[in-house]
Amino acid sequence: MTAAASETYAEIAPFTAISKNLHYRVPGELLHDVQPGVRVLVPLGRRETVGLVLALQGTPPPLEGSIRFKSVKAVLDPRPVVPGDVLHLCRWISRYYFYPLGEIIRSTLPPGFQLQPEVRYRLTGAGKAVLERERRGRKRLEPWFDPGFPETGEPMEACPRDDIETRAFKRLEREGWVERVYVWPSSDLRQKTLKTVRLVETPPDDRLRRSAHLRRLVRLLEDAGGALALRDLRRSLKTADYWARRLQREGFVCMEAAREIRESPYAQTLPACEPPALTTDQQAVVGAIGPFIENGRFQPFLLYGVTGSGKTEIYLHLVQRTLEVGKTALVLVPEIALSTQLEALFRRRFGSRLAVWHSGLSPGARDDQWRKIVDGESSVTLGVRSAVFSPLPRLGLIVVDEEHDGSYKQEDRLRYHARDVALVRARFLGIPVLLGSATPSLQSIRLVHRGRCRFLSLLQRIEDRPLPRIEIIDMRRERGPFRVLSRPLQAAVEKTLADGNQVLLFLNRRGFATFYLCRVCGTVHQCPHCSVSLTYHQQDDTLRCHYCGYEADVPEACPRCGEHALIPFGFGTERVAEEVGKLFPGARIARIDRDSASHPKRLVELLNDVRHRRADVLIGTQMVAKGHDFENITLVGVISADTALQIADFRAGEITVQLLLQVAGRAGRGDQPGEVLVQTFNPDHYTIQAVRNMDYLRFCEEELKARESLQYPPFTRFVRFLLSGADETLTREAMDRFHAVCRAAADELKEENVPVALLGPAPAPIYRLKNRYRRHLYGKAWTNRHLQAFVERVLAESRRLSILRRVALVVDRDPHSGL
DNA sequence: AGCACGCCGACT
DNA sequence: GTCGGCGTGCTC
Repeated sequence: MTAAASETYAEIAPFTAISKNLHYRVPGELLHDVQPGVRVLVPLGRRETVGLVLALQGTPPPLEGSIRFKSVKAVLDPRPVVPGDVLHLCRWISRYYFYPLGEIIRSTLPPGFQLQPEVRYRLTGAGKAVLERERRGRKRLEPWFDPGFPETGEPMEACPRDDIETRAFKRLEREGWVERVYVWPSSDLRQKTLKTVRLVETPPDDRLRRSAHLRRLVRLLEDAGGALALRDLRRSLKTADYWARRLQREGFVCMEAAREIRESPYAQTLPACEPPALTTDQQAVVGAIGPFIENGRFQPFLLYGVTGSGKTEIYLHLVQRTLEVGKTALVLVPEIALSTQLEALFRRRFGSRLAVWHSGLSPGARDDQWRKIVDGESSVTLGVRSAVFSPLPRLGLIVVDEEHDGSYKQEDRLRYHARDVALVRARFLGIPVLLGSATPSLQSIRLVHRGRCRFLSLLQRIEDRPLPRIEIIDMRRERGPFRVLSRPLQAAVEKTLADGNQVLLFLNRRGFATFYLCRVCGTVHQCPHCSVSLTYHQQDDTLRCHYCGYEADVPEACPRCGEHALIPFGFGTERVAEEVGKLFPGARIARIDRDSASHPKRLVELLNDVRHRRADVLIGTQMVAKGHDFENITLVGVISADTALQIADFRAGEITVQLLLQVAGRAGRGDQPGEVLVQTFNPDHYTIQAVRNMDYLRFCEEELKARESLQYPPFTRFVRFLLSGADETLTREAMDRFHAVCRAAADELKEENVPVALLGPAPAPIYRLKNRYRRHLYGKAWTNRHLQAFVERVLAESRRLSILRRVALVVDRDPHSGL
């Protein structure tokens, strides 16, 4: 050992928008606690921030200029909160999606672990003197510091509530009257304890005789087998707290406090039952994947299973198998609507070994579920998009259900695609990943073509139930005034109801009318903050913007010409509900869309109404189109197949067919065959024909050919740059400059045999959103590597564009929405 | 992202 | 003269 003390440095990703990792000295006393994957508190400039330790090193990187290394201030976790493989994944995501690593890591953590220190201002000795003596100074301090406040010895602190107060404090700080301190936020929702009362000894009769409440309490405990949660006791006995404490003093009961794990509040319970035997087809699928789970080898599988073919049972079997070999499993599902049913199935099979992860969980429940996973108390995670970061140790299998679903793509901040991230995570870990769908994405089908993914299929519905019969209704042939329900659809509904079956009517548009028009001057009512028309909602008689949430009363007269000639145009689910109510006065209607099911709890109630046949006609948007299993729905009516086609995107065809086939799949899932009627003004459109033929794979082959000839994804790769700013001219100018940078980068790369094409720039389809003007530009490359090189160059060059600081730039790799 | 610095116009 | 606006650069 030499005399020179060896130092340890930690590489840290701060939880802020900094794109660089920073290095800090680790003081001796923290040496044992600082390890990769734990959160630490570090000084950053004049601030303090939380960051994650990425690595430890003996030699620090050379620093430029006079920058000195600062030291880690505190360690926040006793054990790593981000497992090594997730950390590795985050690093990859940061590079691939061009997003700061620290922010990615932070967003993988549950709410209780995302906290940052709070800034407070503490009165200094000088400040106190001023407060006591000077009239002028007192005026400036008094809004926050009371001179008459009793001396408790505690330093007086205050925190600014807005920008103006922050400025005021900064001035006080310059005077030396207050100083800045950082405190840890006190909101402690991180743990919940469950108090349990346990009966030690039944009190003697003469003791019991004296109080009815006491007798009741003892009785409740005995009935519950000797112990009961205080919370439950309270529900049956208002004085439970008093008696429990009193009996505790007398030694008849004891109180136990245990950490409670908050669970998903909407889980349905199903009666226990034996797992059903697999069909031959299902066995073949399980047999193909099983060995990869056991041997731990990377392999993507695409499971093409028509709706109702029993994919879920395969997932359950494979997960079971994964657990049997001592590994854990991750199952991704699209957004909540369908997950409650799936959750119940998983809960029945895996009980407390299941952790769930979806938007219906409270922040506290999120913390608990997450902890359960890290601590290894649960071994299966069932969750939505962000569960792809689930910190499961010994992960052995990833399932992505309905892999084509658009909700796997996050459309704000970090714009990642959970299916793609799942594939990368599986590759890093060397484990199989199963993508399941009745309507796989073209991207996944291409993976199969290229030999990167194994194709498995289930072509029969379970119990040989027939696929529904599909009929296309040409709305151009409907005579007379416009009707929401065509004659054939109306007749079919009538017959279905008469037979005592249920109907699903699908329309991918909520509200009553899509816009309000003045018949005199032609004005369409627009959102004052966005360049979209307002939707009329009859439910509460308002006009609403579906993009920013703006709400207004319906005006009496046209705001432009003053005429009383406003009429609603277009129709949404509310209007369909009204029409059905008029046509079938006796029918019980359940409307399910984001308005009627504003809360997850309400959604579950509505779904249960349908499931338990308390409703005859279900009218809904996307929410009901996917995944649900309603046994008694025999008729599905698509009110307008044309809405999805209007998407201005090369994927419109793919999305339309997927959506329509998914909806069609809701019909005939019980023992009666199903029928599907599709209303459209474009009956000859190739997507509608594909739906009529119910031949999804053939549609894909044709669509892939078209994509190839047009050089669209999945044959090429896109990146979308979206610029937005409050000032229209400034935003346009920023885009001009940015475009120039892109052009230069593309020209340079062309010289290096890296071809990149630019599309645009153009105003974004929603030109104004939440008061910001938006323009976008697409870059196209033929390989991922080329796209990476292009975007890296563009971003490096555009850092020098000062105008970009005054607008917001979003980089959306593999964009799915062009809005 | 914050936060500081530094440079300008407009007020007590 | 300062206050506050915004432009610019940096954070180990």
